[in-house]
Amino acid sequence: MQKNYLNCMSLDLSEQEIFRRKSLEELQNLGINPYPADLFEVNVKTTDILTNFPNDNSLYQEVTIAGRIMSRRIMGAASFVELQDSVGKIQLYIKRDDICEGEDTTFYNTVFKKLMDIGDIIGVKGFVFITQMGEISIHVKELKLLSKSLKPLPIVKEKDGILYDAFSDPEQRYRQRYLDLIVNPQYKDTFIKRTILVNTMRNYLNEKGYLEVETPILQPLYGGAAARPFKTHHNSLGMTLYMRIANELYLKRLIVGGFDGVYEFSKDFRNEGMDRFHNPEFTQMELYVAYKDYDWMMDLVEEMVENIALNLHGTTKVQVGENEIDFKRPWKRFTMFEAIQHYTGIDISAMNEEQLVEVAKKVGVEVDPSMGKGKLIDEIFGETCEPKLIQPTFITDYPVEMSPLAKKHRSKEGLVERFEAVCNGKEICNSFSELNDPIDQRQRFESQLELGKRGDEESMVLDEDFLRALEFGMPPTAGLGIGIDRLAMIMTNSNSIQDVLFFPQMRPEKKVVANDDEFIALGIPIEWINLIKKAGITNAAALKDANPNKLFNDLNGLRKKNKLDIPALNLEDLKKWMS
RNA sequence: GAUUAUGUAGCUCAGCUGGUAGAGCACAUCCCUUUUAAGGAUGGGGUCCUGGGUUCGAAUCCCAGCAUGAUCACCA
Repeated sequence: MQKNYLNCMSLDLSEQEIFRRKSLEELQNLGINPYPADLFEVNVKTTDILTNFPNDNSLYQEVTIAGRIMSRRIMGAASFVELQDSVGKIQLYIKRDDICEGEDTTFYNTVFKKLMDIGDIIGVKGFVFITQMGEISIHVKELKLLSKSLKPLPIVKEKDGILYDAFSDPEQRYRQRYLDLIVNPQYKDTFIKRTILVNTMRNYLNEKGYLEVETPILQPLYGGAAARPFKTHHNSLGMTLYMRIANELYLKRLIVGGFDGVYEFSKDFRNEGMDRFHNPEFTQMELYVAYKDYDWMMDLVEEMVENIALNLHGTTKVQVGENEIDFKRPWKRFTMFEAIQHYTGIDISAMNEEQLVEVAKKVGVEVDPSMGKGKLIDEIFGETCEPKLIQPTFITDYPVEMSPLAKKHRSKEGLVERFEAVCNGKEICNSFSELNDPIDQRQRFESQLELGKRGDEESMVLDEDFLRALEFGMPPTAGLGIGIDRLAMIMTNSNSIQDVLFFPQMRPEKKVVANDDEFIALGIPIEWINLIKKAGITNAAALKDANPNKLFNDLNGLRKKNKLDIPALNLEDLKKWMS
């Protein structure tokens, strides 16, 4: 059945879109299905041809390849088309008499030249050769339309590595990532690298015999990190659920249950600000290994991340912005107090809360009463040290107050066995010797509750079931959380987290105010509703207030301007709608 | 959340001190008929983000809003 692609919705379409819909209809009239169902078997990729053909010109004499038309140069009876597939681009040479049967030139002159466009997806058969200009090309013998494109692509041109008219508006790139990937295929590499990164990590952990597991994203109590959660509601249980901010407490329950090593790549959700380092949902890999401690875990992190760098770049050195970062083992190790002393000259290791407030003010940290001793130390560190740590560095031995899930240091009073790896001025992972003393854990939760009462919105809540699990006994365990997005940013030299997420969170696009129902209720035919909206009237009340004579002129004017095949409006009908 | 910049054709961008809206690419028609960011000629295409205000007159000036970026705050 013939579909009407050119209905009154075309009022919202640009001229180019209308042309393409007309082409679509004409294709159908010529018996060509613009969206065929049958498979199109491809036997080669563009890059294979470009790599291998120069070495052996006898190759690729019968290729079948498919992709998207990215540009066209039509020279009468011969044309050149740039075809883009998943891995690259190649030029097609299309000659009228090769793709047409006998004297009938319709397929070339009409179908190819007039009815196909940049953006259409086609499949071709032919042989590879080199043009007079020296470009490896496919001489096309058969051409088939596989999918008609109805929207014009942004045209990005490139010569000698310089992009002309690059499609670069971040808003459009992130909102319409598909479009970004089509016209800026260089960004595909970032996402491919991200996947290699994850695969490398997964393989590494699997080879060590750790078990990849899944734990709940919807949690009745959120825990395992200091952050504000997203809140949701379960209807049939009639209860509040939170989206997880971390999966730590669940994975440790599994260690209690007797697994030696468990890990999870987990999407976590934190209801906090957004900027180039933070997206509301992000990915962490958390790993827990029984009978290990944080020293052991540092070695693992070094080895794993060095592996990733080697796998992605073939070297441990990675260029990130202006810095060359070297992930070669061993990394520098500082205790937190050493780092602060190193960068400020101040030894805060023995200070009380009042003294710490003084130091915090001195180095430019804003202090508020909800801050405990641990928070103060962390803020001082964040202000004075973190941005200066460019090469991968382990910071160890954190104050107990800010690490309620970490085991007390085996020899240093007031500290816990915890480390973070900092790289390019940002934390990339966090790890401790996990606290497995249930009595101590209960006290830590209770002091978190105290912080909550002081106004710290990120303080942790007490999880009775987790405590019950610890009371059954958890082996000494080393735990790790590593930020996949942050690591991907570093490994792909991306300046923003949005560049390593296919679909970063965005505010909703402004939607067109449409009150079709109101108009329909007034008995107005759909084709006129679109014109009324076009005339700037968006609801029934506005229609009532409009001047009937002016609107009458406007509407029939729009009908004429858009060459609509509907009967002219008469004033009586319009007045009926408006009454 | 604060400060600031930006928002004009499908895309990339001009548009001065307020006076009928511009270019390149893309698109259409014709000519050419092995080109390469690009052949030539002609032409069509705009809610100048939205809503107010000032003004005889606003893309332009003012206010508010929306979206996006940057910086800061928040984010162990």
